[in-house]
Amino acid sequence: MKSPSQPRDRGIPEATVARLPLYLRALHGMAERGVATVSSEDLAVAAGVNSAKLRKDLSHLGSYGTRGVGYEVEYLVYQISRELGLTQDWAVAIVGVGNLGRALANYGGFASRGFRVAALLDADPEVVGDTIAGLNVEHIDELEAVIKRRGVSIVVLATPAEAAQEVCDRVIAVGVTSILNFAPVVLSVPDSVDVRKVDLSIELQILAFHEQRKAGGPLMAVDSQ
Amino acid sequence: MKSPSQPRDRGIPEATVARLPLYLRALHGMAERGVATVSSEDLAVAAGVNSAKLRKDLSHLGSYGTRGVGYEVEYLVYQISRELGLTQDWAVAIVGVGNLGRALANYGGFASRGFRVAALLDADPEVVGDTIAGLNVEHIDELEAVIKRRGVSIVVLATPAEAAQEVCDRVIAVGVTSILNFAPVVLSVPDSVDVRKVDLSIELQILAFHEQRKAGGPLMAVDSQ
DNA sequence: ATCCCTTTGTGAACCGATGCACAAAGTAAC
DNA sequence: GTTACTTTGTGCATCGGTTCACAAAGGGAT
Repeated sequence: MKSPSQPRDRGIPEATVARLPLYLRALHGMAERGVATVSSEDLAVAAGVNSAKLRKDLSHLGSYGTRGVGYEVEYLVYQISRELGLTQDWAVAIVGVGNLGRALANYGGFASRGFRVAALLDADPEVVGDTIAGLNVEHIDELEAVIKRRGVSIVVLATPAEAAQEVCDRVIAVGVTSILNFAPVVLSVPDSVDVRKVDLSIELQILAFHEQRKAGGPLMAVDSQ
Repeated sequence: MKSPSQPRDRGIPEATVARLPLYLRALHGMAERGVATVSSEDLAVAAGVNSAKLRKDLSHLGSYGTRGVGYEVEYLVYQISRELGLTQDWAVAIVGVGNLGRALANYGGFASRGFRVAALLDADPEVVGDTIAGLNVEHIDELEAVIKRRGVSIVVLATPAEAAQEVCDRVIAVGVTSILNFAPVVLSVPDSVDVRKVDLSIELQILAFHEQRKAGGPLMAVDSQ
């Protein structure tokens, strides 16, 4: 006999981890609407996945459902939050305060639930000293000092492509191991560092590929009427 | 002499499609530096993948390499571009000109290689009429007319979450089948429509998960009692 | 307590993607 | 032409992830 509902398996599949935030968002919406319990079927629809996948995903965290009933919304929110590490406060630094950096600094989704923009940095003397989203923009020379002083553990790179690798090396040197990279370059980092990449241009190209195929295959190329 | 290198298999794996833009970027860099040919090994390193995977990916397009030599850079650029549909011009509309929409409108990576921002739309009368990145911001009421008139085939959603589904429905109704969604919602669309999602908050949460795991080490798991 | 109904949790088949390892195909030198 | 060397293209084993389908587990009614 096993003790039920322990987070038993520490090795949660990567694909599952990537979907947990999706479930969490759907659950938050339900909690706000006063929903107390939810079936895997309903939650799956809200999150845009199939229900068997959802159940298997949740089963990796533990056995948090009740057969014949479903999942208790508040409880599940808590369990997923804890698993994702959102019960603690993460200090994030945004490096590069161009158009994108500004947009990120002002993005509400950052501030909510566990993440706090703790620093903005840039190399351009023109913007250093400006206040954006209530934060003072600091000079990139201060990078290491700021990261240590504010306990930054996640760095968002919104610099030009040329600068990204250098900034990356510097933040790794002071112990940062989680990086979200918006610059269109392949960063080279030690295995111990996690890099996630968001690349707008790549997403567009993937869409173009499928669009072209739908349009009639590579044979019709021209004709834009 | 046979005609080698026909794009034989029309069914290119999704995972391969997602990496082609990466190869393309690396190849462009090499072309600019005057490199004429490249081995799978070198290109793989530049793109951050392993060389067997790269060769298998390229083999889906056709047999464009020369054994003992490698791949001709210019030729491969052309073949990948063509396969991705970048030899034609794609008109993109950005809906929602908040911080993010502005950043996207000004993002150079859009304009380059095949993509052209053809329209900016917003619901806020305050920004309608403004000029951003050389484009006039039009009112969302004009959405359908603008899409048809300018031949827009890819729509970028940078609206608030609440507005995304409605805009999505409207653009689909006028025939758009490729959508890049930045709003933090699960869009519901017919199967015939491609939606790609970019979600900053999800990326951060995935990083937090791994960061938490690293921080506590494999032992921190509170252990089962 | 028993029966019926609902929904979870998961074994097992399946499917696509990865990576090894090597034969095939080319170049270069003599 | 022959030999030595390089690098591609791919067969095959493997792996992680998805989906199906169902037994097990709970609730509620009688």
